[in-house]
Amino acid sequence: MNYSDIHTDIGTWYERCGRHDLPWRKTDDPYLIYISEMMLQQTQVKTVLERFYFPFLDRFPTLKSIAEATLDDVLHAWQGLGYYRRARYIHETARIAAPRLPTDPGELVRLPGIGKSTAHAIAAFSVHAPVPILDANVRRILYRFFARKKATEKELWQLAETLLDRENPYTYNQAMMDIGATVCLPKNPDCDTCPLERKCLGRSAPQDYPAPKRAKNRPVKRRCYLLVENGAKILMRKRKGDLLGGLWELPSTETAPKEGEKLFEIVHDYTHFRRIAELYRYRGKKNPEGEWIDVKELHSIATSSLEKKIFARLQKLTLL
DNA sequence: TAAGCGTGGTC
DNA sequence: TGACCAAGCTT
Repeated sequence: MNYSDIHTDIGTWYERCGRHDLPWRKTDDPYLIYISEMMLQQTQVKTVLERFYFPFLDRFPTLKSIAEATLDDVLHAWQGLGYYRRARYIHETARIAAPRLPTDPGELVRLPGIGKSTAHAIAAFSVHAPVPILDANVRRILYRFFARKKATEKELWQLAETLLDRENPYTYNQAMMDIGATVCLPKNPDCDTCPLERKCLGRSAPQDYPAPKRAKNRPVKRRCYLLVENGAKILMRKRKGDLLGGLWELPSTETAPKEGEKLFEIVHDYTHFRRIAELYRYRGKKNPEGEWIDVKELHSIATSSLEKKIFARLQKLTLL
């Protein structure tokens, strides 16, 4: 199948309707594009644009500046954005690749936290490499355009290669993400304005592609968090492991402490479970493991949003 | 192949 | 409010 007519329509659409003002589209610096791509993984443009992209680059203007920083510093600039693994990968990548990020997809994909789609995005947007992107937007377009209810990763990549405009990969890839984000929406797609409409096999029933996934049940986990005081300091500890790894948190226990006064509960939703945090003011004699942090210094260490919620409530109760 | 990984926006 | 979703990657 020849898609040159579709490619022309996509190019015309992009001129008129593309999101040309996004700051990472006004540069060909691989580092600036890389940071945007990492931040945008599973994260909406609005969030990155309004809260994280510029402050992070003010703090870390070059790959070298990250390589020279501590992981704690990078996590601090990342706090609130979520999926903190990404901050660890960026730190590792900077240590490996500084002062210059490669632009070859094969080299990029070997760096930690850079998969095929991110590698292709960096290559396509910095040096206009003729490689396709397969993000959530393109994925949804492909399912509909080829009328597929299900597809494996391998099949999707093959479809992405099939449809790619090899003569204008930069415009094509940018446009596809914009079309997915503003036209080929998950619900109520605006097919009448879509440049792929003429050859879209799913045009008559876009809601059927892809087939909906069954929602998984989300368990509820209860945990007891401890406010352990010593003058103007409280006890904190640094998390290990994948979940929020590297961030500071309050000490916590599975069961309620015997020598503790319950202050309140906070409900906090993660993607895969709901956390009910019971907060106790701990008055036991034996302190849990941790480090004493001055309450005035809490803003300078990286914590998760749950800790932010707890601290805000404690301040409201003038307990902090 | 599927689960695990955060947070916030949207309807 | 709950369910789904967002410029995915690793194991």
